[in-house]
Amino acid sequence: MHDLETRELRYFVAVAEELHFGRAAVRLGIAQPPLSRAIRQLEQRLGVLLLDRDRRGVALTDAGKVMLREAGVALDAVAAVGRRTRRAGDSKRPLVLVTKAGASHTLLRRLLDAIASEPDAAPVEILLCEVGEQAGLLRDGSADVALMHRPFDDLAGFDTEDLLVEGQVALLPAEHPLASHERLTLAEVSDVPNLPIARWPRLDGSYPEGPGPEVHTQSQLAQLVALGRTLLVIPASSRAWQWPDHVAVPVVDAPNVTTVIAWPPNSRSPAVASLVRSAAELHDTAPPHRTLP
Amino acid sequence: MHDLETRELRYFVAVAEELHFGRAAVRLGIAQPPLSRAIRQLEQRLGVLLLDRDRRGVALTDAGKVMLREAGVALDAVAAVGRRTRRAGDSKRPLVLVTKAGASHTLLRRLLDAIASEPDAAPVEILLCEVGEQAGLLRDGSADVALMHRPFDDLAGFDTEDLLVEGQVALLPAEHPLASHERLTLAEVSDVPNLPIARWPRLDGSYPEGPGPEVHTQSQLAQLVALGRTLLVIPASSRAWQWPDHVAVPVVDAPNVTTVIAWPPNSRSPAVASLVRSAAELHDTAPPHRTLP
DNA sequence: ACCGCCTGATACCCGGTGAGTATCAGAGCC
DNA sequence: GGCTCTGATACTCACCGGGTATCAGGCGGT
Repeated sequence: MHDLETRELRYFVAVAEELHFGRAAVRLGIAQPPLSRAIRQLEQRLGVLLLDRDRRGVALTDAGKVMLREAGVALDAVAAVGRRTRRAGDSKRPLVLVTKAGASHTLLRRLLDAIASEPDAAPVEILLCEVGEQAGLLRDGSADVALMHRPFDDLAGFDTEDLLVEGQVALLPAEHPLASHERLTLAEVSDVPNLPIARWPRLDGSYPEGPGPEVHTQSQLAQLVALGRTLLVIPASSRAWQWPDHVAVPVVDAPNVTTVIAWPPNSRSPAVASLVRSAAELHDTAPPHRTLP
Repeated sequence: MHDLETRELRYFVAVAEELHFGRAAVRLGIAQPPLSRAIRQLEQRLGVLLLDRDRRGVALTDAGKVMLREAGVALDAVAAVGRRTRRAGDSKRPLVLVTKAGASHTLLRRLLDAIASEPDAAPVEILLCEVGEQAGLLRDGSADVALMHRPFDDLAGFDTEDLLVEGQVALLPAEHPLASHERLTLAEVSDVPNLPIARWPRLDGSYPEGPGPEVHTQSQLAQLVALGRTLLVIPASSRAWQWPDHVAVPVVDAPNVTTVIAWPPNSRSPAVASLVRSAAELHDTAPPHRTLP
């Protein structure tokens, strides 16, 4: 009874995500029959039913759901082996720091300045991603460290160090009545007629119910706010990307947001450690945060 | 350029650990030539030199060291897929809780009692292991939750909840002069003639330098103390396993030890969550800890 | 220096198994 | 009842992972 192979995991994940053998086979670049056979073999090897084939579509069993989740992290881990080994191979490799496009702009700039002023620091490459993508990129070895935001991002499974605590602001279209307020509360913001809060995808990719538009990139959001179609509550430092016709108003009772630097455990290379140290020192010497300009 | 397969990872790990193709092949149950070929293919696929073969033995390159570490966690993750899926398959599966044999005995007993008194709690199976084995068992899916001890155990990559903070005691042979003291300090304990502190293996399996005997199981230790060959400083609650001819004396300036319950992130099943909740409530209602009986 | 001896690398053959093509078998749906 | 879409089955093929036999270089003992 030998171990699972990554091929089997990839096959299962494809079927579990597509819920359709044919499409999964296309996506994998193989024919459908071998795929059916592979899944069946997998099932009987594990002695567990993974899929309910009830004619007209496929559904995941409970065990299948568990396997889908576990297989995802396992495949990330395997991919990370390749990426990190390759990166360890070429010397003078840059560290890859991933962060949400538009977030923590000033902090990032100060961090890069700090690194640049250190003579022996490894070069750092910036990788910008969209909301919620950091964890995956960190897990599968595409990045070495990430800037993430508590309580928004999924920090499970990473080591972190706090860098910055800040309040949140409401971003409004300039011509909106609320834009003239000095400060706002969550209650005032959460139920504005004709200005619903935009909905972000959850960790699993689905969207919560609600009246607001579905978005998954910062630029979509910026555009929607400028058009007067939505408002949003974001960390104060994200105002860096606000448009001319945006107005930011502090939301006094919104929970604080902590910017953290995160890295995969068990992979604290000297270069990563030194970067984290630089970032932590940045925190110690940080100027007090101002929620108003 | 397809992904790595777990077979390749296992092969590499075997060679990297044995530092010898022949022995690695035996351990894998295959012949040596295919193994050589597989490693060579792996190297040229990654475009990275993993091993220095300099006639008479094999040495890991820097990239090889990275790969060995990463491959370990990846293989654990893959093994976890199988174990957890299988476990999810059979209903009424027990949760597996792993803890160091002999540690946190009373806490564990109270936890089990608390669980037993809850009508709808899943059955819990206890798995006892030796020092430092918990993390691996948790990572590879052999266990669902673990009792671990900060700052001794490697908690990287797990979610944890604190359960108990306690001081440490020195465990001495009954006939030793120090055994009559009411309390001790680290300075008194660390340099006792003819009674060196035993040495535990580090996370990588090697032993620190020093005069004390090398041990890796609790029973070895207990025996050595009873024989008057070593002393050790341990969490007060571990006194549960002390022998008749052991004497425990509080070490007033030793760092506190925190017993935590740990579980893999991303795998917070309802059963695990409920167990963690029970444990946390235990913490809230815990009687104040006494370092002396 | 010779000869074992131990290392890993090479050459070559074989068999299992993963993948392809063709086909079947239910279930919905006009 | 035919059409279509689903996934399962039957069969062949060839790739590649594994085995045996052998080579090649470095070290050590006498």
